[in-house]
Amino acid sequence: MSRKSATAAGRHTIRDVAARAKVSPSTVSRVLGGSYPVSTATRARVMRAVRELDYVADARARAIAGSETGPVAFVLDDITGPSFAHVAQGVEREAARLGLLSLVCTTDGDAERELALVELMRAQRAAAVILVGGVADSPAYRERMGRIAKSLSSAGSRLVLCGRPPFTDGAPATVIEYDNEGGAYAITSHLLSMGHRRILFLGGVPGNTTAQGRERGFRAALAAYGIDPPPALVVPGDFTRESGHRRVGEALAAGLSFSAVFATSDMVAAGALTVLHEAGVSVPGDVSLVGYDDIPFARDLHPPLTTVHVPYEELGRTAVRTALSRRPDSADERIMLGTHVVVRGSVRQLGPRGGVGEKKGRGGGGTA
Amino acid sequence: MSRKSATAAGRHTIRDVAARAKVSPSTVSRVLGGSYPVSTATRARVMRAVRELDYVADARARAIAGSETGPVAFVLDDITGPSFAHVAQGVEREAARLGLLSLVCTTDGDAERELALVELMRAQRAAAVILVGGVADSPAYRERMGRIAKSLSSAGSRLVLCGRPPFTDGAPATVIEYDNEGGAYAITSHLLSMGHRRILFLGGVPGNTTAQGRERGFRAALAAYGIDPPPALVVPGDFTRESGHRRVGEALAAGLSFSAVFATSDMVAAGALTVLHEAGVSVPGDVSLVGYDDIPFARDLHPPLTTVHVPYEELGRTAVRTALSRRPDSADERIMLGTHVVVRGSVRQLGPRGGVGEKKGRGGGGTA
DNA sequence: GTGAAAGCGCTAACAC
DNA sequence: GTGTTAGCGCTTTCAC
Repeated sequence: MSRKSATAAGRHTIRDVAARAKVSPSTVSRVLGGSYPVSTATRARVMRAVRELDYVADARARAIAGSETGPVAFVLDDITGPSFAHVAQGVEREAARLGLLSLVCTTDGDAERELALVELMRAQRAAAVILVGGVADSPAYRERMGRIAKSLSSAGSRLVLCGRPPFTDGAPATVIEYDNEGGAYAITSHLLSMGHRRILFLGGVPGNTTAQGRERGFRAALAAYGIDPPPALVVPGDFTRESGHRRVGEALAAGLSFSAVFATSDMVAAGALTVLHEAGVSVPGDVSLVGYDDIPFARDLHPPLTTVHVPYEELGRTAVRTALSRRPDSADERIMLGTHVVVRGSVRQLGPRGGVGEKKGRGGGGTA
Repeated sequence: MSRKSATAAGRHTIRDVAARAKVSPSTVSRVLGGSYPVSTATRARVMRAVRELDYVADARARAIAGSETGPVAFVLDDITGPSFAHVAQGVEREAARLGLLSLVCTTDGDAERELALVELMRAQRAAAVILVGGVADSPAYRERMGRIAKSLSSAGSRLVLCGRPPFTDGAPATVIEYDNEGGAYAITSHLLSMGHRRILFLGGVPGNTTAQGRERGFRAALAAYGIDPPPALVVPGDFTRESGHRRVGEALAAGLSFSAVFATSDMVAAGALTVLHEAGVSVPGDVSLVGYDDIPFARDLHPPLTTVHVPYEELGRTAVRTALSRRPDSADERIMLGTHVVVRGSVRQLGPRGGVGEKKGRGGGGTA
């Protein structure tokens, strides 16, 4: 009974096991560590002691003494958003495959908190810190995050920007993006090709990089048709269903005229669709609607939602895989995942020639 | 230059900081630890060194040396399920509020993996291990998990069963449930009171405790009306939208007759609704539909889904709060959160008097 | 093969 | 106030 022999609570140490098996702590360590020659008899004795004591080695002590790699840290706005949840899934799956644990933290969109969390993750010696989703992208913020990226990098870790543009000052980061602008361009073009000209654009938080990308794509597509969207038809908001509901309600109340709605997320589209239904506006009969994200639910809306597919889970998987593979810290990776529009039933052909696609479609106009 | 002075990579230790500030490591520790008298001058020197070296103390070493508490571990089937995501949110929020990190692991419904993960969390010295969602509840599984619960408990940690029944053999666990049976009973009664008698029940994975609870409630409500559901109308499945889509499709193809569908999750209801639409069956005109969970999306279905509200986020918050508050390990807590039906537009009154108001009806009540 | 000793990076107890 | 000395629970030389 040298130190506290811990017979009481189940908090045994490797020494307790050693004593019980009548070997030295090192031997216990070797047995547990696997890969090391230990005589069968000793191994058996040790294992028995481990079982009897219900011993599990402290992973933190282990990590400190040996050089085990830390967990993967995952920082996002809100784990409740369907698309983010899929990224989380990708991250967790891939991390688990690599034998790593996943730490998850949410910021509620607070940039300050995000910075603090990333520092916290650095203290945890995370193998990689993955930031998901757009941000309010102020220069000051970038500068600070850039510095943290450097610290992380020089400590052998890695900052991963997921669905967010790279640093401009060359701070080290792995960035996995998806084509927000391209997707928005494509689906806007789809709307345009179906004859829609007055499109109500339900944007995201101003300043948010994701929102900006989608708006850029929208504007570019319109510009290609020589259209300059009326300011009244481009309204900011956030990515929630409530936001879609409210803003379309307001547009309707204001008597705005439009034949289509481009919601910058499927959640927003869902809210928009509901308020349209409530107002007795037929979709796509009177107004066409498109979303962005292609969450599983999109196909259960009525009509099924035409939207832009984003490979969220792959985004997550790629993030951890890329961050952890390349030890040669050489060129900073920058990967762009593709997006594509998936046509379902929420857009109809506008104009004299009617009928298109699986759903109906006849002439008709916008909404008051 | 005693040991590796680590001037190279950013991996500085407390000794590097101490050297640079010309103080002892303990002093650095005291400065960083806060609450301890240190002269202003020294503190300033130390902080400067910390800043210059971009030093962040290793949280693991810290935890080992002092006695900091471990993270909260959160183990669930699939983080992608909308309801689980809300539990996750509750857990993360509450953990953050308490200054704890959240570790998240998914099992994909694999009981074996779940057991392994819980052991892993024990190695991490998690402050609490939260298990979410129903399980295939075999006696062997229970026995094993019960043993783990004991180990956890005697190591000062805590197993939390969230939305899952307590151990029967008295293994220590905090259990936070919600009333699956009561909710199912209530919404079935609602259907019954609206005149529905032939109800297609879309169950969950057989053996899953959540699925069982909901089915019990369903049967109990029918029994109260003297009805014994025809076996053909009670079909198992899982909690995905695909499952709902497929099973209702099959029921339709088989020519089964029913006036209402009880989907045991909103996701299932969504799939069911879509296939009903596809088949030209009007909801609630021809067939009424109810779900379970009240995910945000439920109100964006068309018609808006009548369903059972479950306080998922509160479930998560309560789980960590309860597990971490009571140190007096005395009576094992068992909390039951209430559920209630929220009537929207997917159920109509059956019988001579037709009519389909958006909001009509009232809830049926009672608990098994 | 196995044990003793020397760390890992940190905090805490004990001096002065 | 601050440095010194012991640990925390583990792994890893380095001997034998």
